[in-house]
Amino acid sequence: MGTEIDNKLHSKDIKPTAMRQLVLQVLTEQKTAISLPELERKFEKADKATLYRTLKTFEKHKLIHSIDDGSGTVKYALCQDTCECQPEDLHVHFLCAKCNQTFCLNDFPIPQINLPSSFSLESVNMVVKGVCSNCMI
Amino acid sequence: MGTEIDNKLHSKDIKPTAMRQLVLQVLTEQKTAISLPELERKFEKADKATLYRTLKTFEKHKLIHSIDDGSGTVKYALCQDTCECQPEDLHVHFLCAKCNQTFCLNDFPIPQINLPSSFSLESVNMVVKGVCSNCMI
DNA sequence: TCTAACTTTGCAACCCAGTTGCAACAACTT
DNA sequence: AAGTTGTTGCAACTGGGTTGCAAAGTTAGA
Repeated sequence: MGTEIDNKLHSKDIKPTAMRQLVLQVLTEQKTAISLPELERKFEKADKATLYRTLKTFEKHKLIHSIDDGSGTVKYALCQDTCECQPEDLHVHFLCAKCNQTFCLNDFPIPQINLPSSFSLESVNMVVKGVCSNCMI
Repeated sequence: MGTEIDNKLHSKDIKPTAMRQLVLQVLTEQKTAISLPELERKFEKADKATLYRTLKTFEKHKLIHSIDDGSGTVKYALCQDTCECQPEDLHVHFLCAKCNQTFCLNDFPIPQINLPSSFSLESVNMVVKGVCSNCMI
């Protein structure tokens, strides 16, 4: 049953098309962030532009957030239920240099920086690079 | 006199070709980080690939460091004299959402994060986005 | 129910940053 | 002077991201 999926879509005001259900399904099963090219590979038959626009729609409705981890391709991960994509929802991301997987470290809020008052602050991107537990062995 | 420039190149073990002198000159005069496309525009007559390789050479010899500020194009800025591009040399970068300029906040070291021990840590990228003092007016 | 308005999808094409192969050229060595 | 090496310029390509447009699907109104 895709009821969970449909609920989630509905709660974020996104019309539940087949495509969107499938993409959200994948995003939900995924433990790490996923990029558009990766998503394309998961859906051999689906069109790049459609997947692209699906992700954009999800992002706009705050179902997912985008992560620029410096790997060259933007990745996407589900927001937490309470997430409003506001500064206080921001967390650290971890990029594994070996497997290239990106993790949301939801328990690690981004430390505060006290900039000179001449700079206003909108958002902060913090990506830690290293080796993840799976690749440590 | 390009003596300063030549000294700098020499001190980093980079052969002082005309191209490199010119690029380093620009980088030195620049107060903010500069991208390859921007550099191309400054040198209408120079070849993209040459500029690209010049930057790569500089980076390899730790004369400059690259900055991925999430703007879509990687930028480059001079390292400080003492910089070894090690974790302790890392600093926060600031991207102005209005003018798209990127600043090295050399006085702002990246705050430490205590990851679970299952993650090893190699480097951290921290980019603050906001409005710079020039654009605040 | 039939139709008009709107949304979503699929295809194609495009943009642009980054990168590489290769040949011409320059500098350096013996 | 010839050979070796490093540098430059040109061209071409890669790959992620993005957009225009027409076809297909959905929704709502008469």
